[in-house]
Amino acid sequence: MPVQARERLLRTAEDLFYAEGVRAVGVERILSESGVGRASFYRHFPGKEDLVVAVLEGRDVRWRAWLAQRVAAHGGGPLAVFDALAERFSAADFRGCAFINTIVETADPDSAAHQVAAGHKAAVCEYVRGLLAADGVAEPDVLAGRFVLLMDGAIVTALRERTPDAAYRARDVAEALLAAAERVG
Amino acid sequence: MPVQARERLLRTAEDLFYAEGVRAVGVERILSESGVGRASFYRHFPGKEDLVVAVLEGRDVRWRAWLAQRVAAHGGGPLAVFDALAERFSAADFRGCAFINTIVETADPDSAAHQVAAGHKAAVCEYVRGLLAADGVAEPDVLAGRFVLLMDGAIVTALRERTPDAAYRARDVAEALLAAAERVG
DNA sequence: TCAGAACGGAACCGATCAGTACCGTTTGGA
DNA sequence: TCCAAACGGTACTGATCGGTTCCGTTCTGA
Repeated sequence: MPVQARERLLRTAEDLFYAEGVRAVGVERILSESGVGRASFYRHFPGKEDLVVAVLEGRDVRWRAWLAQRVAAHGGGPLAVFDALAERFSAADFRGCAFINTIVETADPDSAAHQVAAGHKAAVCEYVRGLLAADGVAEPDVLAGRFVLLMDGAIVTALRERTPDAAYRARDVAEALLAAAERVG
Repeated sequence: MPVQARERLLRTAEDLFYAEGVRAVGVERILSESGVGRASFYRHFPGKEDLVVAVLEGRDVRWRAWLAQRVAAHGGGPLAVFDALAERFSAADFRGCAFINTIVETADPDSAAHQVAAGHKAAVCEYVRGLLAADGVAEPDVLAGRFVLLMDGAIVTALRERTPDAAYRARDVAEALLAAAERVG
């Protein structure tokens, strides 16, 4: 059984949106590169906006699963998130964070795409908080907020400099924060 | 004498590009909101792309002048850059960093707009390095890179959270870095 | 005063945008 | 075997995209 049309649309759209931006990629491009017919597209999605949301929702789940896996591979400590980021930054197709990009590109903060992006960041922050709590940090919420700020800063910097160096720069700062943090017990 | 057409184009385009994104704003919008005729626009700029570059170049100069002024108003120390950011984040029309936004929106890293954005960040980094050197930090280059990463992280976070809190979060981290930094003499 | 630059407005270009409607074919389950 | 759902392809809509051309007016400096 060949891959269903809906799945092909989601995969093609995700690649194109991430590489060139949501606004820069027209429905026509997605159809021709996925081989899906125009009518089939509108049978699966009411419109382009709904495709964007579906793509982001799928990416949110997969990205966080990937992060958890890579963090485990790097020892499971809180600082491992920056090792995971360094891996991402080295990828040839790295184009920043799809959710930050969506927030930047979609000016309207009430749009559905914006909500998904905000939800993704909240989930990542919660995940980092768990890593810090497991590490015995006394105030994991405060430090998690600073870690996520460092992560976003590293992502934006890496996009600009086109080198994974920013991940290690952020990691050094995070390491200092972690060393200075108070512990429970 | 009324404001010249070129100046009106630049001001209108800067406002619209920043508020809604370069790609989201068509030439038509800029013309109608600025009151400039279509022909006049193409007399001043070869095309939309050139207008984008001119807008960014002007913003680069003005933004850095504004930063230096606000840093001075906040005591002139390296940490004052985060107080300046907090001011920006509180503005009703805050929509992140126009240069980060341009890099995100313009996928092509070889585009002129990308180059201007990269140049802006390099200039800001050099400015921060000067502040750190004046403060007696032993390795101002290293710390400047971390400060700029924190600034970009704060900007992106503030755009997402829609509150100036990220500026103070970044400031706290920077303060810890500054306190731990070695000094000359 | 007068020539020429600068200007605003409008008509027009081909290309592309998101979205709709209808076509004939392929496919999977009863 | 047969029916219906899912499908790919094509033609079309009105709107908008960036850009060109011409025309008549306004403004300015010599």
